[in-house]
Amino acid sequence: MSLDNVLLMMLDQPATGYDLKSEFEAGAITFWPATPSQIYSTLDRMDERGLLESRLEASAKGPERRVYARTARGTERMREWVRSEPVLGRERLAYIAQLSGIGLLDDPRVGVDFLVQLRHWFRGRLETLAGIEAALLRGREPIEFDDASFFDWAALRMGITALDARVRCCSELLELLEEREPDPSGRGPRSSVRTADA
Amino acid sequence: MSLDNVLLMMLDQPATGYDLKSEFEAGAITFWPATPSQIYSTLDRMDERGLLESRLEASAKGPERRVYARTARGTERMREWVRSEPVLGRERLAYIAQLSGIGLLDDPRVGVDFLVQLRHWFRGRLETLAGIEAALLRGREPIEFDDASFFDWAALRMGITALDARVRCCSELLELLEEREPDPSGRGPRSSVRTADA
DNA sequence: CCACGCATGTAATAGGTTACATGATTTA
DNA sequence: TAAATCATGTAACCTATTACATGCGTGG
Repeated sequence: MSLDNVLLMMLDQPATGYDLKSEFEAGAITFWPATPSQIYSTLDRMDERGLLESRLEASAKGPERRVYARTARGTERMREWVRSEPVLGRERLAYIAQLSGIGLLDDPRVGVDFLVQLRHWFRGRLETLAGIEAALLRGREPIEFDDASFFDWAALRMGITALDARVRCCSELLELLEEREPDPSGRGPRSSVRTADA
Repeated sequence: MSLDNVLLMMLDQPATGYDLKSEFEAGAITFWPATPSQIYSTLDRMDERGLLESRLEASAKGPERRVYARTARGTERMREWVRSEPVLGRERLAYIAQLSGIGLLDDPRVGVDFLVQLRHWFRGRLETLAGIEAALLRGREPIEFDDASFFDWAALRMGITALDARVRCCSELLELLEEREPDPSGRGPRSSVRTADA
């Protein structure tokens, strides 16, 4: 759907499929997942449709690299998408579905585990984003942004804020669960995981 | 992918495609989108695969209704999914992509508009979830939940918490933008939208 | 020379989106 | 009798996922 648009945005400078793939793997694009094969085939499709153009370049090491650049049509398409209404309400938050399904299981201990894992993951992602933000802010007054970086930063802020809230939500829910289930088994394997992360 | 699992969870009581569709439309399932046609075809597929079974029932009004129920295999499949590792990092947050792309446009005013629209939508969703939470809590001590409802509530909390944080993030970003761009045009159409929602 | 990282993909399958189709019953 | 709502889908197309394939160059 709009991996197209995400790639068009990322191609503000010409780049190869491998470059883009690496950006995804570095965790810089936290709002959209993509596998290498999807990236390559999407780039190919957009090339055919005239949204991108490509040329082969010799590489210092390894095989030839195909470098993609936006065409005028591609740029136009991307701008239209950015300017259009915000695309909302189509998020697939599988982990929330799983969380709400834990009540359908027999073993309530699963819930503690699950929330601990969630919180752990959110914290990791939070650190990644905080690192990116620090790099972006380095040497600038936060308010003196040129317009381009301001919205990169805004997107980061939106992610960081929500992650931070989710981490706190996990902790509050865990407190409630621990009141209800004061870990009668002493310390099982689960209990040690919990303390390790708390 | 896992609309299957979401539907299996919702089918804790037997229901028709129409019932499920209505639940989605009522906004109760905020973490997963689904259109009627996708619901019907997914139910059909799961029926063929033995995860669901169905029977036709006469309806008081309108045509016959096909009522679906989980089979033992369906229940097993759903439980496995809920107990498996939390599915994280596959969210497609198009609006964040759009937000970060605003810097690639010429007109920075778009950013104000965009954030106002985002905030408006988040607030609406927040109200919906708050209503569902109020209905769930009605007449109960928040801590005396039976296990099933506790995790329904936990999922709601997770959504509400993140939405609340996002609303505040929008407001903070808008403040920064207004410092930078003190609306030199007096009040255009955009300015009135902004005040209407602020 | 072997393993690893660079760099590029293909093929098969599953899943999601959009637009359209159909017919019954209730309410105005 | 017309419109709205109940209730069910089909067909065509596009996208995404998974698993696999290939071949170069570098360092141990």
